[in-house]
Amino acid sequence: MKISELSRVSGVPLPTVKYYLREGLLPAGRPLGRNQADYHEAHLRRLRLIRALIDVGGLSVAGVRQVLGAVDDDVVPGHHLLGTAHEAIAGVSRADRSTAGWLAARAEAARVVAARGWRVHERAHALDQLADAIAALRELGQEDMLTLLDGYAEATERLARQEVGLVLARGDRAGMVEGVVTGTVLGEAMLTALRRLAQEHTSATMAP
Amino acid sequence: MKISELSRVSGVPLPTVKYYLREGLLPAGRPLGRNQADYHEAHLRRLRLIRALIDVGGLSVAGVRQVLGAVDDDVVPGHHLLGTAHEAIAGVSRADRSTAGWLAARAEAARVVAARGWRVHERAHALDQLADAIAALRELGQEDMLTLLDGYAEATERLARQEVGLVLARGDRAGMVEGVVTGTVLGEAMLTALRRLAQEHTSATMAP
DNA sequence: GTCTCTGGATAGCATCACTATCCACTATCT
DNA sequence: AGATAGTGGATAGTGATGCTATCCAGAGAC
Repeated sequence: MKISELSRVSGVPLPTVKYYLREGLLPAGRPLGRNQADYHEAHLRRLRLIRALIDVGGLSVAGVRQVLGAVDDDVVPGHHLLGTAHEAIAGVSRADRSTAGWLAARAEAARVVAARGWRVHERAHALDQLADAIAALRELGQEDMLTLLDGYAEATERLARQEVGLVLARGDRAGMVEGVVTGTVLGEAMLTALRRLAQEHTSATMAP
Repeated sequence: MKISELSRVSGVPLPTVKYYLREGLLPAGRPLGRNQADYHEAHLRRLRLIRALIDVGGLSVAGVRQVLGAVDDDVVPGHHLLGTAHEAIAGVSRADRSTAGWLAARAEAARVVAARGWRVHERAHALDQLADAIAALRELGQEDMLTLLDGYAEATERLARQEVGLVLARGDRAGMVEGVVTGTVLGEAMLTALRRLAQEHTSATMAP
């Protein structure tokens, strides 16, 4: 498959394909001469994954590179890959994480997690993100929203069991690795979309 | 309160405060002279809301303007505000929504929602986002992930009841309006952070 | 033998969220 | 009263990001 065909079949503009090659998201094709290379199914598949992560998951190019680097690294163990996906998906926080309020929120986040008996890495990025939200709610005087935390934790725990079970059910490592990445990123997209739809329905039926 | 004090108390750099004023996110203070104006508590509160939406919720400045416009518009009814918040939070999709695959995914999204008995606006933005994710999973050959949809739908429905109930419990309209916005945006941040933590915990305990 | 296409390199562009500078003027401090 | 700092308003500049466009010498296809 020539590069132009790869572009045509995938629907990704040719200059963009070249850009992804330059950025190291897409591995080079097998060279056939000084100015010709051959791409095949794997490249198409990878290209589609890249687009899904960017378009649907909202990852940055740098984030995609990070995730794919872990995917391609056979040494990275499965659970580590999950952390990498989480970090890549997170992007850069713009919140101020040095105030007293934030530190208190961060401690509260750790408490919520500990109360559930969850064993997570002490420096998990997601703990900081949770603290960001808690701190913001407190600053805005909306502490009553924090009563929702328990429900969120319970729901996500149940979902996580299904998600992890599904991925582990795939026998092969390659399938599991791709499952972790797509499950993390696209699963999140599905979950938030459904949450919005559920809110719309519920507020329409419950509102006076 | 002078503008410099507003900046100092909120921790937002003064040029940025001026920028938000220019962009119409923050209403002008009460003018005291040709080059002096007075800001008070409401401005500080609004400024904190802006930062929470941008920093924690990841909204763009245009999205914030949209949300705040609806917040300030007394005519906008409550449930309409929810839609506005959802649209603002969504940003621009970069996915191609004209392919046959996407249209099929879109129909599937509508089916999932209908099967639950949810009554949502036929053109809800979230339906498109859900379709984006479904289409991407199919393209990547990860259709088994779609079996998670039911669990997501059930969980979000239960959560939505709690969320909407909480906001409706606030008597006053002003409180409800701010509750919708913060609940939508910051609630999503909390939910996704907890999902990641739950995944980390579960994968650590379930993995071989 | 012409015409298209290739890989590789470099440069350009549009958007976004600030950030910096300048200005004439006015509080405020001493 | 005079020095200093701060103000609203305007305009311009910045750095990051994700592409797009153009050019090139060389190869392949008809």
